[in-house]
Amino acid sequence: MPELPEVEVTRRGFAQAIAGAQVLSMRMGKPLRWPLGCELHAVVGRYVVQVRRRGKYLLLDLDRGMLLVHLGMSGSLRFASHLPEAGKHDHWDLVTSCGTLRLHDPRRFGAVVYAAGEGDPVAVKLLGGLGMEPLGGAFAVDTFVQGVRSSRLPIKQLLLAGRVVVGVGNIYASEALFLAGIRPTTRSSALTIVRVKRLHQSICEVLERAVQMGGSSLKDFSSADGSSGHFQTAVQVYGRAQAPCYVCTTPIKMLRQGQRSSFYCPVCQR
DNA sequence: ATGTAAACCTGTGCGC
DNA sequence: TGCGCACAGGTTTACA
Repeated sequence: MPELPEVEVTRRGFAQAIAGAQVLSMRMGKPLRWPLGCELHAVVGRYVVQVRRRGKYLLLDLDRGMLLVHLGMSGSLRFASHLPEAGKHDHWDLVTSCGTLRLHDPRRFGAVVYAAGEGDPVAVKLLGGLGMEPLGGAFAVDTFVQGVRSSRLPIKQLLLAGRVVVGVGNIYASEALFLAGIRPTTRSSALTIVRVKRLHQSICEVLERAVQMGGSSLKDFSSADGSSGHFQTAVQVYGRAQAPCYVCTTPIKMLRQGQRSSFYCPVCQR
């Protein structure tokens, strides 16, 4: 479910409210993607300093150590002063003096991992190989152009890999490629500099717009305050196989790339 | 080194 | 109504 926009919308939904709070207790449900990696007493009693985001990870900085939270495919976070009793898919509660942060994740591809700091081996393993942040001014065009043109992967799969730029998942990869007029199957190294620059711009536009609209709520995404996003109403190609292209009315095509579905317009994208 | 496929787990929707 | 299958927003791991 969650790509960068959904994670960022989630972060904004509780970052201010939880900053400065003291952790009163923590509850773990069924196992997630990775083990927590610490005892409860390493977290209980600590203070939440701030909440950052790196790619699709949320980083909860504590006054000692940090928690890395990933929403996987089906995860969502809620933060409220009073939450109902934990349901069967609620697998993590962080009870603080300002409210409870709860991870709801039916498929359990998500994770909550403790790291002593940025240099902790587990943090390096999870965050170390990540590419540039597409939002916030750190997304260098020249670095992007070089990264794209040095790979022989199909451009769609390169975007998903997160080595050059992070946060672009299956929905927004298809959307950005449509905006840029590039077929998902195009070999990255075959793209001209001009076309890669256009893709850079498209990625920025799609992600910024999605954040503004509160993310996509295709299945069950909701932000930390429980509200849902609206970007799905602005989707141009994702999930629209055989439906007419909004630009040229040609039926949208779907194909499989690396076990993932890609959507594109055979006329608008070359 | 790179690229491809399977794996993790649960729910939902569809054809029969 | 039930059963089996395909598919779902992500990422790591093993293997060609």
